[in-house]
Amino acid sequence: MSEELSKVYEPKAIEQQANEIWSSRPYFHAEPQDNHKKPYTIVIPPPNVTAPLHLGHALNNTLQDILIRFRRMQNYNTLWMPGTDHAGIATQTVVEKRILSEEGKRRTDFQREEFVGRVQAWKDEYEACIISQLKAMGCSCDWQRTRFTMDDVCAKAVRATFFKLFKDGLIYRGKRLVNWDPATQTVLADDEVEHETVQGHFWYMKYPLVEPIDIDGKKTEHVTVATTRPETMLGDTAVAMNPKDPRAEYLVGKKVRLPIVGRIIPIIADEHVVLPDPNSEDEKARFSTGFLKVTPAHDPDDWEIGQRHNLEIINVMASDGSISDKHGWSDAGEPEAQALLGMDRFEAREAVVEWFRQENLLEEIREYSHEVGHSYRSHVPIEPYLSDQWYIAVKKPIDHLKEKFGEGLIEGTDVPVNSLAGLALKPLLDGRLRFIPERYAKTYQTWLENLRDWPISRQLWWGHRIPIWKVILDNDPFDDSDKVRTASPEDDFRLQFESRLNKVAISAGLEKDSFCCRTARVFNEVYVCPLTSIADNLLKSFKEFVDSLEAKEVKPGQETPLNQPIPNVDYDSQSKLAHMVNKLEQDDDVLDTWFSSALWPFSTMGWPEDTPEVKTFYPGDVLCTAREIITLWVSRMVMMGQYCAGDIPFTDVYIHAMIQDGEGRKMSKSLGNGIDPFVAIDSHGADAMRFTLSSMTTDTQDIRMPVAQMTLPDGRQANTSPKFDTGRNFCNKLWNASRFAMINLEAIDPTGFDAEKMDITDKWILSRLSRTIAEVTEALENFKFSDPLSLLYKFFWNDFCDWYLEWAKPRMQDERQKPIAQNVLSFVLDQTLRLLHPFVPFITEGIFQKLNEIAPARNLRNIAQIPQSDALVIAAWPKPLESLVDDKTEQEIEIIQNIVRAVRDIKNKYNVAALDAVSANADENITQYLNKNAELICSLTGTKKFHAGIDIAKPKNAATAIIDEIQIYIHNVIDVEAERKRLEQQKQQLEGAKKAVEAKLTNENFVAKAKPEVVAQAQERHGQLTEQLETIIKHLSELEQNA
RNA sequence: GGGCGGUUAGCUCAGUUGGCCAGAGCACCUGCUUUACACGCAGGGGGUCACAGGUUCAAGUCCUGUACCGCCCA
Repeated sequence: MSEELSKVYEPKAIEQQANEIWSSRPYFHAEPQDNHKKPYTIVIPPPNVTAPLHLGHALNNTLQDILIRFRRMQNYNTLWMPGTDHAGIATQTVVEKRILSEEGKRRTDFQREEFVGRVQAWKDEYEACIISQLKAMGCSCDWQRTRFTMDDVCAKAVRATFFKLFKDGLIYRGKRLVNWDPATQTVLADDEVEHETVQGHFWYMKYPLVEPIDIDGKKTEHVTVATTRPETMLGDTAVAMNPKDPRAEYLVGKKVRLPIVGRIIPIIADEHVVLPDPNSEDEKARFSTGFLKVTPAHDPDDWEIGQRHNLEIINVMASDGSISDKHGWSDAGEPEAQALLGMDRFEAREAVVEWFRQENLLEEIREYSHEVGHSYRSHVPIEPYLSDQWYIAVKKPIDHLKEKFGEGLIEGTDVPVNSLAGLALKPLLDGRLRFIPERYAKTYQTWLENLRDWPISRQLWWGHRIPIWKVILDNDPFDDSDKVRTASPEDDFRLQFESRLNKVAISAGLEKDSFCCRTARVFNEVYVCPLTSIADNLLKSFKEFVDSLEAKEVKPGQETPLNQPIPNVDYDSQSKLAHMVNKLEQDDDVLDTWFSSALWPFSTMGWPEDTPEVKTFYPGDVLCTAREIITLWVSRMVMMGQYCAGDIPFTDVYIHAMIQDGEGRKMSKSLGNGIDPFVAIDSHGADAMRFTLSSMTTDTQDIRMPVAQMTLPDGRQANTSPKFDTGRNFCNKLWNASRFAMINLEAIDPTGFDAEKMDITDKWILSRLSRTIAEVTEALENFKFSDPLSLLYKFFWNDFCDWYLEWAKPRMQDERQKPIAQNVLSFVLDQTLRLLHPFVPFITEGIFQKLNEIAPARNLRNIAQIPQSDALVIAAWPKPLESLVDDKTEQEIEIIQNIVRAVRDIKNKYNVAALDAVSANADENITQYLNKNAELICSLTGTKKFHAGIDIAKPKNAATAIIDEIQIYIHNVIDVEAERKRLEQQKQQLEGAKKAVEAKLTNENFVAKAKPEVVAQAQERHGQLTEQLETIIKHLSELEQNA
């Protein structure tokens, strides 16, 4: 058996073997009805199908897997829900780019379905790649539950949620300035905008007054506005100035003639305008002229001013950011204005500036660096753009949630408890939702307190299509006999249509209230939201019906054969309904990706159905993610979890670090400094990668990972990190120590163990093990990753390998001691493998399997029993063995280790291979156990004889080492010069230390004010140092005499 | 502009409620084919804890400020 084990740890073989074991039985699968176990749930933050996983994902998923494996071994009913995210804008963009570069086609060259099919193909490819990456890194997800944010199960949750929000009146359509990305031509949410500092200019442009005026006797013919965006002047509808400005009394109410356009616009007074002050600390005041051009359609601040003063809103751009008179600009008649049409906004900027220069209206240009919003996706500057979008009202109280969540504002905020924002904020304030590290709670809280309504529509094709149909009604329903007039004409139209539509739906076999309707801007426009995709299909058939009526100009009541009537619905009701309708159109847009992501913690479990999965595994336990996701995603999951499923989706949010390269830069494709997890696995092994990643996970916010190109086993050159060496070296050590152990475990007999016959090293290693078990368990329970690993590293490498195994070697040759050592060895190895398994699952599983063959039972009779297991993945987590913690033994071993180190040091310095004898002078107690364990010192120092006594004199020609109160004499190695040098060095060291302690003790304040135990400690230390110094001086003087 | 974090050995990082002469891994130096491991063993050198003040008997640790780096938000 053991001879089959190779001399070097070979990750590929081990990984394959472990994967075979794990896939042979449903170890990773969780069933809802497992009543004996407490559930433990993590839902994966679904990776985007845009691209393969990078090292940040490797970290993220390694940490989740550690938690999951730890809890699984602790016998929780453990569910790790896997899946991927469709990532609307990101994925659509990469696919569009690829199609353009490979086929020269644009999205608009395709039918919608056709294009979505192309993205679907991309998704299939990358989803498969991502899943295989996760598997390669050892993620123990419940693979048979793998979901995708756009699959049927998730789509159902999206629809149900949308319907619910719509019905609660939380979804509305609004005209607003949005963050518009002219490159991808879609709106972005505030948190999808990246602010970057840009070196730009302030242009000072003169606007002529319609009638020149005198200010303090000075003739004034124009006002000068300063702007960073000259091209927007085309849409100016006012010039504003601060009412406190001394010039205001002369100018406010006057008019200017807008250059290029010729529009006459007023000068208005608004507090928002910054007063000019060349000496101000405020940069804006230094750059201000006191006159602000107001462009409500192209600047958020100007929009506000426009609202306050009821200004005209003139949009001068098309959706691609080019200057256009087709989107709200009606007075572009002047030739100068005409010349600008069709120009890109940046081109137009130059042209406008040039025009002002030519006309002598350009007063000045100044350098100015400022923050400009950029699209997180296309990286072009955001255009504040007037557009119609769907919004979710996040601070609107939700009536029917009063009972469950309460009402009123959360203290110190304008957030109602029973609003969506409130539902997310309250659990944090109540302490039910916890961030680790704690500081991130602040990010979450501040964001929610300042939250604005959430724009959820995206002008894309890849995503969940917004389940809204717009209906234009044109026949008065009260022509019919069954009319009941209600409060307002808006309600009349809508209610009539809604009730008829729902009646038709019921006859078509759909559930009650399958449609919810809301009046749009005008009374005869109604938005219809279908509850299910079946309801959606009904509208589709209905639309064809309506269109066919339209085409044939059929009059009401006229009997006409219909093309596509709704099945099972009588013609009359359909016809009546159809004749209310002038036009029926489905909304073209799709939902923001975060909408479906927000539902992920329960959509994956089958919500809105009350499935056993939802009952058992919701709410989950932990969300593990990066800090950039806190606002984008975490907050929305909590919001929607509360709103839809009635509870927070998890109680702990663990925020891990971001991985940077060696220079502290983000890893990115464009810099070429990223690391593919597959490459890391090929270069060092999955366990090595996991080891290094988790060992670097402390609660800092960044991890620096030096990147280096390396040649892989198959000859490829690729980026990996030398940091993974640490993990690989550890695995190799683990492999070889286990190999050695197993060579010595042949023919192990569990009944041969007798606790009474354990030697000091057995007791010591068991004591150390017991402490390690307790500490590692506690650390993992508190979301520490580096700490438990370094505890295990020390225990395994520094205690077990360096000392216990070395001491065990001779014992394995001794038939009386062998059975004891064997059983302790197999026990400790077993427990170590279990503790290490969450971090390095492959290698530990591989070794565990071998250990099961060689030493199936690994109990310490009368001391500790271990439940056996076929596979480590489900083996029981070690329990601390308090009774085995043994302080005295640990202290004794520490002294023995110090003696061994001292002797080795001298051997090394004198360059001698073997020693005849070593003796030690110490007190009675120490002498006793040193003599008893002389063999421990001899075997590790290559010494023939060791003896300790209370009165041992230093032999001639012996080197000396001093360890606390013990003097060690290494016989027959003396080199007077070297010895003197060594002792002098040590003397200096001791004197320095003594001086430091003396300084303290002679300080009255220290003695008077420091804690008594600290003073006592210092005094004791002083005594020791004095004694040791005396000894050294004695030995030094002896040396002098001998010389 | 607001907030958060970082700055400790050549590199990557630990350092609990302030308390012995500040630790680890890698790299470096010396020695080693010691019957598991050179991806190893034994030993060693290396730090003005960013800077300036302050609190304290005592500061890497607490407070204030400064500089630089990074992130989040507006």
